[in-house]
Amino acid sequence: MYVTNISELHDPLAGNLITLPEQKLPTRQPVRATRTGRYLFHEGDDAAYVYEVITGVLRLTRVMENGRRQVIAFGYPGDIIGFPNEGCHNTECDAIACAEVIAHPSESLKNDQGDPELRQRLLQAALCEISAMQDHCMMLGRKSAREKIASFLSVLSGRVGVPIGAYTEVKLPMTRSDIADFLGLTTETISRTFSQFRAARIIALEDTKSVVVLRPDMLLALSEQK
Amino acid sequence: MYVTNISELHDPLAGNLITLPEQKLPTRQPVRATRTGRYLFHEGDDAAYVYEVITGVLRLTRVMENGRRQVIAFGYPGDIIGFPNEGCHNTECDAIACAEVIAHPSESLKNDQGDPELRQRLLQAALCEISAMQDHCMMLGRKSAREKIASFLSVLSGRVGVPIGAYTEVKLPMTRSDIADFLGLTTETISRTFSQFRAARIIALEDTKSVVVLRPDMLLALSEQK
DNA sequence: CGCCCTTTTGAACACCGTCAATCTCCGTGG
DNA sequence: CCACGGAGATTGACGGTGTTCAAAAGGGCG
Repeated sequence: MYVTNISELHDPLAGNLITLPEQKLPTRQPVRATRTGRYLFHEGDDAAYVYEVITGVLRLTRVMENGRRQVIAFGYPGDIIGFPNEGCHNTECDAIACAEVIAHPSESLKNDQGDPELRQRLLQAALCEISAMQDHCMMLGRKSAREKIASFLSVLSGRVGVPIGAYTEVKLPMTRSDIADFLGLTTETISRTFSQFRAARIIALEDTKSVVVLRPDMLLALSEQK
Repeated sequence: MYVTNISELHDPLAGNLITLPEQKLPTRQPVRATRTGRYLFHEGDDAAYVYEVITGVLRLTRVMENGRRQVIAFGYPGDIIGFPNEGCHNTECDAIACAEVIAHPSESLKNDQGDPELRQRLLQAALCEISAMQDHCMMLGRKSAREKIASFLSVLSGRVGVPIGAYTEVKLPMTRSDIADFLGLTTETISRTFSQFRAARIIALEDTKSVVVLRPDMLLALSEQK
């Protein structure tokens, strides 16, 4: 019962989101795959598992009655996502890039029996999540559009950027709309600010899904201006 | 070593923030007091304890290098505050109203030895905190000033409002500036919107530290408009 | 009473959202 | 192979919401 088959839950046709069984390394193995956009869980779902991202990118979203969206976080490899509140998920989670995840039973957090090392890791991840959310609040509440976008690119570049000559390339599997909903802005503002940064030679835009950071120093400076 | 004496840590003169020893109910007893504004911990402090608020109100704050503030949360009785990340506090915490707290050793979260019931409660609180922060992000990122302020009053009224005839009185121990920093706005916007709500007979302002909710239905409607 | 801090109110501005048109990129089908 | 269609992205013009700057009013405490 350690394996959640996302496809079965939400779509029998499968795709490319792979769920790994909860096992000790190094015996983890991919199990199934669903396509981009396949959901791991919805708001209100019984929270049977928390998910450890191995590869790919997840999107954690909360939606208001009136349809407004807030992207809470993007889940990159190493992130653990889907912490329950009162036994339920309070966000939506789907894959924006072909992803492998390990489904850990939510009980692993509580149970004293069970792997204590895993419990410790999950607890650390939860505490880290609180801190990350506080950072995000700071950004949403107190940064300008330029600062938000500079921070976003700076952080992403640090986490998943790959060197390309002297520069750093950052893949953006999410749409402009995702970024906007993550930063509390609109797609137009994202687009305009990207163009500004390009004009200032801070970044280069290969195509819409890929940014090359030319001046990480300027991004950093812009992300928390005087 | 279960008692943190906040006065000793930050000011020998004491005041009215009371720290209770970590004990099983019903033997909890107040120990010390510090004045409003006394700090429980600062950003970067070693996180020896998490704090359970018994009475009073705490303020959890994060500050940027350039001085901008984000109030992460207000800690009311029942709240547990100060979850560590990598052994450190990543926020400031002080009292904005005479407060009694219980200091639980941070290890209570991790240790398998120790009160399992307490560990369970702290874990629940941490998970709840994640959810609350996600809500807050939604508000910061996707609500207008009026919606933010209506939500704020609505939630506060539900949690700590006291009936006054047919209406509900809400004490506001925090300043306009605190509310602004909590909602990602300015004091002027808070003030103006309060005045608007008063003109619309949604609230009445006794004095600056106290609001009477006349139309909770309108507050609720305003807090998440179409 | 007088000082200082907080709050309120006003006026002008700026940033960002809204609306709309155009462009690019892909996948699909004729 | 090209035409077509649709979704996402970009750009422009404009307007509104909320900030900024400034001044006055209120309140607490010596």
